[in-house]
This record gives sequence, structure tokens and C-alpha cells, in this order.
Amino acid sequence: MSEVIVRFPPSPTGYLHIGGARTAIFNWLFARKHKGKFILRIEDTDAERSTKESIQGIIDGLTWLGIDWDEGPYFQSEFADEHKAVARKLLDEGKAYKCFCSKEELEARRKQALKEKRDIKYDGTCRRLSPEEIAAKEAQGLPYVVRFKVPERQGKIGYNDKVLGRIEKDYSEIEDFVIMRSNGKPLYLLCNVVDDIRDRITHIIRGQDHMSNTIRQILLYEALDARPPVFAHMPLTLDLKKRKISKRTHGEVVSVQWYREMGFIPWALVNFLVMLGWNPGTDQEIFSREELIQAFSLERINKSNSVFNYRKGDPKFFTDPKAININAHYLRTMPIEDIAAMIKDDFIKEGIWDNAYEGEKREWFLSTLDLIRSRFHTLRDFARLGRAYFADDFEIDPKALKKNVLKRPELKELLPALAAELEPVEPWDLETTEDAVRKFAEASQVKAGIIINGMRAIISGQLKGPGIFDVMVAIGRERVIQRLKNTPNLFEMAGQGQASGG
RNA sequence: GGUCCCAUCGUCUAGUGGCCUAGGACGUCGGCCUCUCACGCCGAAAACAGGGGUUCGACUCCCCUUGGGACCGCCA
Repeated sequence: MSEVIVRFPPSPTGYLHIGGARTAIFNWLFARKHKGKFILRIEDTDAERSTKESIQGIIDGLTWLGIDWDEGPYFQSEFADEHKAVARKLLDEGKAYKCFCSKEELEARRKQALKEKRDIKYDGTCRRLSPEEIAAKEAQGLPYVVRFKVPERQGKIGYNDKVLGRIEKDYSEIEDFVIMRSNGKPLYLLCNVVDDIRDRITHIIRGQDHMSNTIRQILLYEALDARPPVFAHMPLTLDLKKRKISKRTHGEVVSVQWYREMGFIPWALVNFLVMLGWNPGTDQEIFSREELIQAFSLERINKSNSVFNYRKGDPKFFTDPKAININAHYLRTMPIEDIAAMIKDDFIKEGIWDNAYEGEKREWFLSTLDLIRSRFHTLRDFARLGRAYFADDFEIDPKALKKNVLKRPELKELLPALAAELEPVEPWDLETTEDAVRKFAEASQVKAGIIINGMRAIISGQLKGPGIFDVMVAIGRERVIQRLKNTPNLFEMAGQGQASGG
């Protein structure tokens, strides 16, 4: 089997967004599947828009996602001389020509064409220049760009796209495109081809927005006596209004970095992204790295664009519900040790990390995480919604407090009384705590549910959560008793709040 | 305006002429479980854009219409 070499060539003009990440993922998967090479090449020829931060952002984003590359990062700008030499060569061989038309002229013609509802194509003015005319313009010192001379042939040129099938275009409809600016810097179309030839790229997997470039690039391959690679044009990712997603119009929700900050598990994001525009042909939707590499194929990439189902301002779904669901799935099924490793930084940031979680309290830490994770959607939830399990300075959800505590005035006396009952319980486990609580409820002639829901609010700060006895055991006798004893204060604070509010 | 691409539930999708009464997933709704919520399990509503062909038979093939998208830079 011939070697597979693919590349991901982002232009560093903004942070890695999920569309770009998806392109990288598809390339990476294809390389891994075929035991080939995946090259990272930063296309920074547009010096004005390229930034250092952006380059770092792309590298960090890919690294975080677990997308590793075998070569690079290469920087396109480092090969500028080669690009120029190739442009020169094309010019010398008569496969390209100098165009002296000014930007203003071109712009005027374009506008005119649009007004007359004609095609906006370069009219070939300078292609028809005689050697004398060219010499004259050069003598005047007029600036020029270099345009590729599209062969004058009848019929069509085409290629077999791995996802779209046969794509063809009539020669007469291809304009003489610019390959070098008037400042002597070659353009993307050329650089890209030169780099891909040098890197011996065998397959180009990119977005369908590049389709019109492809035909022109194939012409370039031909002019450079190189064999074009196989092309596969992936569907685009659009928003609900069917617009191409972009950082500019959609903000952070399309930035890979943001998912990291929001507590996404990197592989969960990869898993979600890969299902946008590809499927294995089976019902499987959750894949391990190995499974995905095994299952991946270019042939099963969809032709049609997919929609990133995100509604701005929805409090419940801060991103595509399916992405959240996949993340939550990993959250509750991954080995708990892995989860623990992933939340450490956030715990430190939130001031609730204890080094003993990696020492003598490790077992408790892991079992507690395991206890609470089934309700969570992101890694952040552990330190937010689960704060009461790890610290004393947590906030009680106002809704929980109102519904399960304040609406039951009897709890003001009952819960501290229960605390006293709990003090001598020995040992402190599921059975003994349940026994104590139920007996107490019975003796007090209150429904156990009322006590339990009140307790949940007070000791875990939440309206919902694991079974209360699990919570009690996880949080520990001391803290439980201390929190229950504090119940009257909660009533008083609420009373004051009402007084001052009214 | 030109060229090109695309078209199945709200969203991601299966489907390559009969297996389709169109399957799965997410989301939504209902039920079970239950101290709450989640998980899990069970169930419901929900789609072949329209019109012509081809064929014994079209979601599947062809054409047209409609709709959506991309590109049309001395950006990448």
C-alpha cells in the first residue's frame, strides 16, 4: 500500500475554531488509519493578519484535543524563496504572464460586470499584450502581478473527489488567476501547491469552500509536472440560519479553547465533531480513539453541509445539545481516575483542592466524584454544583432553600434536633444513617421525604442529587451535623432578607 | 449576476430500486424506578421539498422547479 501523507494547513488569523478542528481531525484520522503521516503546516504568508498568539492557540487547541502531528509545524513563510522561484519559472516557461492592470481598474471592471449582470472574470487584457507592449510597460516601471495562463483547450478539466464524485469545469470558465502579488509575494493558490508537492501530500482533505480552488490548483500541478493528490471536500458546518460558522459572528461557542474552559473532555469534543458530516454506517456514536481510527473512511463523509445546533442565549444548552450529551456520557463512563486528573486544575482555581486527594483521601475523593457525576454535564460542575462535598463555604441554591426548607417552618427545630440524634450514630454508614433519619421522622410524625429534602438542600446546597444517605456518608458526620445545626440561621437570614426587601 | 455543490424527523444521520408501515441518536413529551434529580429502562409525537419521467415497483435513477450553501480578492 502506498504511503499516505496528509496535512492541516491553518492560517493563523484567529484561534482554532471547531470547523478547523474538524478538518484537522478528519485528516488526522485518515493518517492514523493508514499508518501515514499527518503534517501541521502554518500558512502564514499573509503577514498582516497572522499573529503569534494565533499560532500558539492552534497548537494548544490541537494538543488539547489529542490531535498529534508527525511533522511540523512548518511555516509557509519559510519557503517564500521557493514559492517565488516557482512563480518565476512559470513566467519563464510562458505558463504565466505579467499583468499590469491596476487594482482600481480591476475593481471598476468587476463592479461594471456585476452591474451588467455578467460574470466577474478577468478579461485577459494583459494576456494579449505583445512583447513590445510588455517591454514598454516595464520600462515605465509599472507594477505588475503574475497571472497563471489557463491553457486554451476545449472541453473540461476535472478530478474524482472522494466525497463528491466526479467534479468538472469547462476550461473556458476558468479565469487567469493571480499567483504573485505586485510586491513579489506569491499567493495561497501557488504556495499551497508548491508546499504540497514538496511535502509529498497524497490526499487533501479540506472544506467544500475550497472547491473552486481545486480546479485551479490541478492546473498548477499540471504546469509543474506534478501528479495531483486525491481530493476530498468535506461538508461545511453551518449555524441554524445556515450560515458558515465563524468566530466573528458566533463568538466563543465556535472556539475550541472555549470548550476547554467550559469543562469539556477533549475526546468528547472530537467524538462530537467527527459525527458532524461523517458516520460509520452503523448505529455506533461513541468511539474510543482506536475504534474511531478503525472505523474512519473518506467514503463515508457526507456530501451535504451539517448544522451546528446552537441557539444563542439558551441557558440549558450553552452549545449543541448533542455535544453536551456526548460530553456527559464520557463524564459518567470514563474511569473515575481520569476524571479526577482532569478536574484538578479547576479545583485548585476554585480553592477547594486538597493534596490529600492524591494521598490518604484519594479513595474518598474518587468515590465522591463517582457518586455525584451522573448528574453533571461538564467537568466544571464538580467544583460548582458539587462544592458542598469539598468545602464548607458553599452557597445553597435559593430555589432549594425556599422550596425544601423555608416552606417547612417545622424544619427550623427539627433539623437541629436530628443533628443531636445523629451525633452518637456508630458506625456512620448508609444503613445507620438511614435508620436514624427514618426513626427520627417517625418519632416526629413528619414524612421522611420532608426531612430528607430539607437535609439535601442544607447539606449539599442542591435541589437534587444522589440519595441522601450516600450524601451524608460522603460529606461526613461532622459536616452534616454542623450544617444541620445551622438551620435556624438560614431561617433568620431569610427573614431578614424579606424584611429588608419589603 | 456567473460557476459549482447540496437536499430524509427541530438537529446529527441510516438508507445505493422491492427488506421502508422510512431505522438510530440528541432534543421534546409521557411512564417505570424513587427521598429529589440524574442515570437506566419502556413508550409517544416528529422527516423522504414539489412536479414530471424511467420502471412491474421509487427515499433510492433521470429531468425541471424550489430551497439552502460555497466561491467569484494583489486573503488563506
